Amino acid sequence: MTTVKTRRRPGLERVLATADRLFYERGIHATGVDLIAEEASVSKATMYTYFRTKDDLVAAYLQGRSEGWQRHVAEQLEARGGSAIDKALSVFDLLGEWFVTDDFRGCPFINAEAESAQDSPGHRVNLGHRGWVRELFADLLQPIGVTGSDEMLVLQLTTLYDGAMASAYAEPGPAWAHAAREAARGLIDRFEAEHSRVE
Amino acid sequence: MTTVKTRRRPGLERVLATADRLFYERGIHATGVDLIAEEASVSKATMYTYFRTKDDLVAAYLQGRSEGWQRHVAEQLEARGGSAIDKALSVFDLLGEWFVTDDFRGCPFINAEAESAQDSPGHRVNLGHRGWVRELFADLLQPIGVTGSDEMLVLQLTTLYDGAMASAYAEPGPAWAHAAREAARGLIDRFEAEHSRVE
DNA sequence: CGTTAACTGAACAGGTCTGTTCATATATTT
DNA sequence: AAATATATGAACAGACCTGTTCAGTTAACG
Repeated sequence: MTTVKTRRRPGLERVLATADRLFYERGIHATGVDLIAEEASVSKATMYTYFRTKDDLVAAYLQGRSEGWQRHVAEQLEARGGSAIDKALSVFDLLGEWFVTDDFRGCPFINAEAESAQDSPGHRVNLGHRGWVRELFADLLQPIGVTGSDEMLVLQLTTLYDGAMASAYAEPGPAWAHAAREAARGLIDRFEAEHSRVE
Repeated sequence: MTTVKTRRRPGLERVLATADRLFYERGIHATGVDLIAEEASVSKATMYTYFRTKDDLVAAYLQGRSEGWQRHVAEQLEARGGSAIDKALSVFDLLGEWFVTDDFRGCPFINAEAESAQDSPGHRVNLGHRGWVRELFADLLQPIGVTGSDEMLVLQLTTLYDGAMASAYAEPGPAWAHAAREAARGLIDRFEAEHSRVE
């Protein structure tokens, strides 16, 4: 069995962690690669062997954000329990808990989309993340009759999800998450009522 | 009556129009002041007598977007008529009609917020615009018992409004506006039912 | 007409940005 | 120990950025 023996590159982890912090806190455009390399204690030349361009690093940053958030949501929904509907609503609670932390700076994906070119590598990551959000809601609400991630109820919950983040960035506080949660509850109730009536 | 006789500055209008186009199409960070001056056929020195900094120009761009959209919405709601609730829902139709145009590049305010510093002049304009959106919904829904722009239903409609724009930017098409419109209808129905039951 | 305000072009200052190069040094593996 | 992969620092290229300066020009006003 010939495995490719990749030598350790501990700098790579540091670069990713540093890029994550700086890109999110200060914005992508406002963060230069020299600063990232310096704060990660890695020479720029080495960093450019990890990532061929800044855009690639941005994509890796977004990918990391996506995976981290997916893990966090999965863990928390599991820990909090409740019905599938409860779990769908808990997603908005998780948003609200994020909004009130000091380091909330809006949605990394919405922000990146606003800063980057349309065809950037980050855009693809963003699309993937959005697909995950829709499938999360679709899977959770399958028991009440949601059939796929293109169902209108799923689009509506996703819209509330994005709107809460955009709003909380401009006007900080938990109110947006709370309002979105209650709106989601109303829309799910309505869907259930309509759906059981039809059946 | 002594009026200050300001001599004409036709270049100012051209600068504003050019900045509006370039900032929105290509983003704020990605648009240099030299390009704006050149495309507006105005010397950079003159432009810097109109606006002391680029930030001021950005604020003026956002202010213009805000006023233009307010005019557009007022006109269209008047023209389309219907009940106050119909008008509130028509706001989402207007979004959808914008989304399918070729020049839609997301919400200018959400994008600017992602690109600019927290304390920039543009941020204040953004807050003002958000206040207008909330008051628009609050005013339209006063007949059904909405009491102010901090009422939860208003926050919910605003969240749908922002979420539709953020979503349509990442994944173009009218579906987000349509979903948001139907969600708004559901939430308004629910509010009416709850409210008339209490009275 | 003459005064004054508005405008121009072009250079300049002092940055920051991404990405590359290369001689040298440090680890790891065979 | 020799060979190989990984890392460094520091300079460099070439571009773009905001904002300023200034001598000279155009245009509107009293």
